[in-house]
Amino acid sequence: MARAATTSDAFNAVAEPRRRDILNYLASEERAVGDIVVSLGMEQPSVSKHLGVLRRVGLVRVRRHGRQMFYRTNAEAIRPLHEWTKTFERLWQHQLNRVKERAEAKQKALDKI
Amino acid sequence: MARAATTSDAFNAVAEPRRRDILNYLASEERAVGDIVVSLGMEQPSVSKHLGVLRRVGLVRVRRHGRQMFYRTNAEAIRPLHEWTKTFERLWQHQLNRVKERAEAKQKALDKI
DNA sequence: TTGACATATGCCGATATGGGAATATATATT
DNA sequence: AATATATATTCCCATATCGGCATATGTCAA
Repeated sequence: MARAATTSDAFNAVAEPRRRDILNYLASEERAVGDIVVSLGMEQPSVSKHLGVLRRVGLVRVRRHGRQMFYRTNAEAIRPLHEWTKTFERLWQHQLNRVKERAEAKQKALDKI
Repeated sequence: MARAATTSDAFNAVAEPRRRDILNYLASEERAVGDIVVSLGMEQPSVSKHLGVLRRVGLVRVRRHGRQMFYRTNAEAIRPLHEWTKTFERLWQHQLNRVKERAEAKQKALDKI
């Protein structure tokens, strides 16, 4: 078996840097495909394909207006990622504290000299 | 060009579900490879390979003790993921509010009948 | 209807993948 | 030294990937 399909879930879809670029770009307001092409300097077919992946996993929503397709990021779909990373928040705070404590202890030891 | 290597960054490494399982398992305390194999019901070579990927992107730390290798997750490396997803937090809260508002307006309209 | 525009899709090639099985490496034990 | 244990590495295969290019689809305008 090969790697899981990018269409399988948000984690895979977001692993691609250009797709994160697109999600960032579409965060503030909806944009037409052509805008993305110009603003991010990508090939049009490439943008369409990335949008297809993002749409299939629900990370973007589309609206048609005439010939144009307006995409916007569906932040709700990013939430599970946020929740997962959040479960480690306690840990890195703990680890940072330990680093800080060691640094302070070292400084204290130096002060004694 | 193919997909970016899983060894390239945390986003790619974390796209694999079994690797997230491993990170979860190693979050609370360090564990030997054999423990992971038993607890997660995976093949030993598979676990070693996944750990290799995680180690290369800094998501886990290793310590050798005799024949055993003790791994623990390095939460600090998950932090960039957390920060990126966090930039969308404002948005999904906003979107949820809109959904809530629409629901309330609908209810209000129904109450009038 | 014909043509222009906006976007999506199909096909290709090079490459990375993850699992399985076998094997290699490193350390401990006798 | 020989063996056992714990982990890492290698090789193979089927598959999914992304980019580039060409082309198809859908919509508007004259």
